[in-house]
Amino acid sequence: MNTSIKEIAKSYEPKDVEQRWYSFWMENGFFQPSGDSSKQTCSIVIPPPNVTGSLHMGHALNVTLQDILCRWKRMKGFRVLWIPGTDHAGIATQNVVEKQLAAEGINRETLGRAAFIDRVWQWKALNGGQIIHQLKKLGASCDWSRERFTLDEGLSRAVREVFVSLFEEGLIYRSTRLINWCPRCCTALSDLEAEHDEYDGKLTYIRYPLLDEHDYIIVATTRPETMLGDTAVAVNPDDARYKSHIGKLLRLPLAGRTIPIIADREVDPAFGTGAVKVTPAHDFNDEAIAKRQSPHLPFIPVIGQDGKMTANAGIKYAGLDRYDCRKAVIEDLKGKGLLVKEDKHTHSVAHCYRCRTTIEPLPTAQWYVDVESMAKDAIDLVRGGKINIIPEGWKNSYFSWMENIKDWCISRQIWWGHRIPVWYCADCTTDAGISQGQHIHVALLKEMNGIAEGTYEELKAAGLVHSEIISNAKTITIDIQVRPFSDRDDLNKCPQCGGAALVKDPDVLDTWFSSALWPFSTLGWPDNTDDLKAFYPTSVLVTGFDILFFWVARMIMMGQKFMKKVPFHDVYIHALVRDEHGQKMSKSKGNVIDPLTIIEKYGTDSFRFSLAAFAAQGRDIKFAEERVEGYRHFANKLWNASRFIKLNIDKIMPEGIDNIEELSKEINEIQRDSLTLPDRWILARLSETAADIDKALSDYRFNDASSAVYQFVWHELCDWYIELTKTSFERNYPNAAVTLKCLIYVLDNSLRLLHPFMPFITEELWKSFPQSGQTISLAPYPVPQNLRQDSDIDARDEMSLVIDAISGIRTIRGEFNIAPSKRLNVSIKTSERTLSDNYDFIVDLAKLESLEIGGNIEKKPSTMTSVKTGMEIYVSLSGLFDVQAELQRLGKELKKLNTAIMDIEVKLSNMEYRDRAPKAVIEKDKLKYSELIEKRDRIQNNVDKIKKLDK
RNA sequence: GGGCGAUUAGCUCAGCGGCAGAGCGCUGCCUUCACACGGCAGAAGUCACAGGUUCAAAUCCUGUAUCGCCCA
Repeated sequence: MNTSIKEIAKSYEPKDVEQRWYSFWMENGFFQPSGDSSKQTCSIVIPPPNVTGSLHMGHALNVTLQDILCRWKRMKGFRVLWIPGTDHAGIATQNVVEKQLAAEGINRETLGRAAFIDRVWQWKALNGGQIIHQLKKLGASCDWSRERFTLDEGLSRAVREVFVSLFEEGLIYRSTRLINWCPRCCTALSDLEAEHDEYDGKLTYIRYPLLDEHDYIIVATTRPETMLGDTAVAVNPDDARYKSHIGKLLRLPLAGRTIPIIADREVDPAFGTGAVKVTPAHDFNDEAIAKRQSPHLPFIPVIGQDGKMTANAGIKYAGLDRYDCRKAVIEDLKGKGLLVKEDKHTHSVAHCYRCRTTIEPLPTAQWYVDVESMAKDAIDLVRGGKINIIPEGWKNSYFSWMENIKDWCISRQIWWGHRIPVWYCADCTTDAGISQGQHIHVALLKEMNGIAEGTYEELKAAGLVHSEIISNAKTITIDIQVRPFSDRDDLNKCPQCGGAALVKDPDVLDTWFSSALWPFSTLGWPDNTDDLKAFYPTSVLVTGFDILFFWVARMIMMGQKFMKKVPFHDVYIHALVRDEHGQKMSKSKGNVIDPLTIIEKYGTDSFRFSLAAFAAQGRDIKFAEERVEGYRHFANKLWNASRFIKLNIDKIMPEGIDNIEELSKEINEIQRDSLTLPDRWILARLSETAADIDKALSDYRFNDASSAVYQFVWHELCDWYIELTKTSFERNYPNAAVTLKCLIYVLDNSLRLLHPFMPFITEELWKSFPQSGQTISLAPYPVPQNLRQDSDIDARDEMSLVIDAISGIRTIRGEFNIAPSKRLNVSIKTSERTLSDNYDFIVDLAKLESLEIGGNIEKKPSTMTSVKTGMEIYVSLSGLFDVQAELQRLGKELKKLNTAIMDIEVKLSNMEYRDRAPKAVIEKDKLKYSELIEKRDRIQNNVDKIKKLDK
C-alpha cells in the first residue's frame, strides 16, 4: 500500500518530467496496437516529413493534432496504429548532398551514379534521423517499430508494382511535349512543382517586317529572347485590324527565317497589340497554338537544358545565358530600329519550388501518368461522401483541381529516388525500321577511343563494348521512338530479340509517386499482410492544405485504383501556422519560430495545448508566444491542484488510498446524501465536460475540446470546487474523506481528459497517485457512460444559488476595495433552503464574520445591498457606509434593468412575434421578463429603505 | 482573370438565426496555510460598411471596402 506522498515541487518544471516518460512509453511498447483483433481499430499514417527536414511549426501542429486523436482513441479502447516515417525528398536531398560535394570540390558526375547514391545513403544514416528525434520530443505516440522510409525495400517494391501495372494498362506512357524544366536542378517538374509568382517585368514591343511589303506587324512579348525560336505570329481571327494579314509571311528579325501570320481563337486582341509571337518550344500557350494548326507549327528549341542558348539561336547568341541573350536581343533590335518600346508590365513567372530558379518550358521526352479516369473516381468518392473533407470548404478546391487535372509528369532527371523500371534495347529496330542504337545518345564521363559523346551506335563503332558505354556514361538520352520494356523483375535480356544490349532508363520517379502509395505501402502492400487487412483503409488523414493536390488527391487516386478502397475516411485539413502578424514564416523573412525553442522555454505540454487551442477550423493560425506562456501557467495550476490534493491525503486519510481505480467504484456507490452540494455539482460538471470534449474531438474541433477542459479544470475544479473542499477539510466534516475521494476522482478524470493534449504532465501526476494502472496513456478515457451516472442537474441550480450569494458579497467587497482579510457581517433574505444548508461554504468563501439567513430578514441601516434571483444580500458596513455612493450604485443598476425591461416589453407586445416565434422562446422571454420586474421592484424597495433608514 | 476565406473588446480569436463570449493585456484590492506561473473584483464592443430577408441578424442573402490565400 502506497500512502507516502512524496514532497512535490511548488511549481511545475517540464524538463525534469518530460525526459523520463517518453522512454518509459517506448520501452513498454504502449504505442503499438494492442488487444485482440475484435476491437475497433483506428489507424493514421503520418504525412512523412522530408528526410532533410527539421521540425517547423507546421509539423508541430500536424503531429500534435494526430497525437491528440491517437491518444484519445487509444484511451477509448481502440486498437490504434499510427505509422511514422520520412520521405526521401528526391530533389531536396540530392541538392543537400551535392552542396556537400561541391564543398569538397567534386560533383556527382565525377563521383558516378552508384557512388553518389551511396553518399546519399551515408548522409541519410547520419542526418536523416533528426526530424524523427524531434517528433519524439513532441510526444508523438507513433509505433516506431513500424517506421518507414519511402525509399526502403518494401516501399520500393510497392512503387515498382504500381509503375509496372499502370504501364501494362497503358496508363503510364512516354511522350515528348513541353514540360516545366528547372535549369538549375536540371530536371523536369510537375505542374504543381512550378510555382507562379507576380513579378515586375517589361512588355517589349517588336516590329516584325512583312516579307514582300513595306509594312510590318508589331508584337508584344515578355520574353524577347525567345523570338529566336518563333515559328509564327498569331492573331485572333475576328480581329479586324489583322484580318487581311492572315496567311501572309514575315521575316523574323535577327534570325532571318520566314514565318507565317496565323489565326488562333485563343489570342486575346486586348493583350499588347493583339498580335503575339509564337514560340512553340518555349511557351505552353504557344505549344497549344502550334498543335491546333494543321499542319503543326515547327518547334525550334533555342534554349537548352542548362538555360543557355543553343546553336538554333544562331551563332551570335549560342552559348549565352537566357537573360544575357535577352539584353543582346534588345540591343540588336534597337540597332536595327525594330524595337518599338518597352512598357512596365507585371506578370506571373513560374519558379522551381525547390530552388526558386525561373522555370524554362522545354520540349523533352518524359514519363506521364494518364490520370483522367482515376481523377474521375477520386471526384466521385468525395462527392458521394466515401471520403469526408473537413472543413468542407476545401472540397471546392479539390473538385476544381481534379476537374481540370492534366496528366502527371513523373520522371525526374536526378539520381536519388526510385529508378524508373524501364529498359530499352540498343540492338532492336524502331517501328520505322531504324536501329534503336541510333536513337540512344550517350555523353561519356571522359573521352574514350577518341570519342566523348555520340549515339550508342557511334560509340560501338568506335570500339566500345556495351558495358563500357553504360558504366562510363555521364548522361543517356533516349529518343521517343525507342521501345520501352517494363518489368517487375530487372531485365537482363531484351524480351524481343533476346540480346543483352539493354539500356536502363536513367530517370527516377517523382517523390510524390511513392508518397501517393503511403497509406497502403506502409502496411506491407503488395503483400496481403495482417496489418493491411486490419488497418486499411486508415481512419483519417491529418494534413495541411498546401499538399492537398500534391499528396492527398494522388493518394485517393492510387488508393482507389490499387486497393479498390479509399485510403482514408476523413481528411482533416488544418491551418498554416503564421507569425503573430499573419505573415507566412520563412527563413528569408527571418520570422521563423522554432518549435524546439518554444518547447525549451515553456515545455512540450504547454506548446501542444496552445496548438490545439489555436486549431480552429478554417482559419490560419497567428502564433503568439504569449498564449504558450498562458498555457504554461495552466500546467502549473494543474500541478498545484494535485499538490493540494496530496497534502490533504496525508492529512485526512493517513491510512492512504489503495489505488484510484478502486475509487471509481466507490464513487459510484456513494449515496447522494453523503455528498455535499459541491461534490454533487463537480461530478455533474465533470460528466458534462467529458461529453463536450468527446463531441468536440469527434468533430475535429480541437479548440473547443481544449477550451472545455481548460475551463473545467481552472475555473470550476480549481476556482470553486477546491476552494469549497477546504471548508469540509478544515472544519473536519464527518464526510471529509468522501469529499476528498470525490476530489481525487475528479482530478484523476481531469488528468485523463487532458492526457491527449498534455501527455507528459498528466502521466507524471497520474503516476504519482497509487494505482494499478501502468500508464495513463492506456487508462480509459472519461466519457459520460463510465462516469458517475446519477450526477444530477439539480446540483447545478442549487450550486448557482451558492455561487450567486458568494459572488454577490465579493462584488460588494471588491467595489469598495475592502481587504480580503476584513471579515464581514452579512445577512441574506431568502426562502431557499439551499443557502442555509450550505452556510459554512458561504461563510468561508465570502470571508464572513457572521451570517444570518432567513425569510424574514429585514434590511438594517448602513448595509450594502445586492439583489439576486431568489435572494437579497445585505452587507453590513457601519463606518464605511456611504449613502450617496450606495444610492448611485443601485440607481445605475435600476437604470440598466429598466432598459432591459423596456426592450423585452416591446418584443413581447409585438403581435407578429407572439404569432410566429417558437413557444419555447416566448416562454423563456416571459420568464426573464418577470424575473427582471421582480428584481427591479426589490431593488427599488431597497432604495426606498435606504432613504428611510440612512437619511 | 476565376475561386475561396477573413473583417467581433487594446491584442489573438471562438460564436454563425433567439441576452455579445474566451485567453492575453488593462484597472483596483490582496503575499489568505495548492499555486504571485496566484486569488478576488472591475472596466472595455455601432460584431468593417450599405442595403435586403425575418417576429427576431454578429449569424442568412446582395453589394461595397480592406486584407489574405488558392488556381490560371
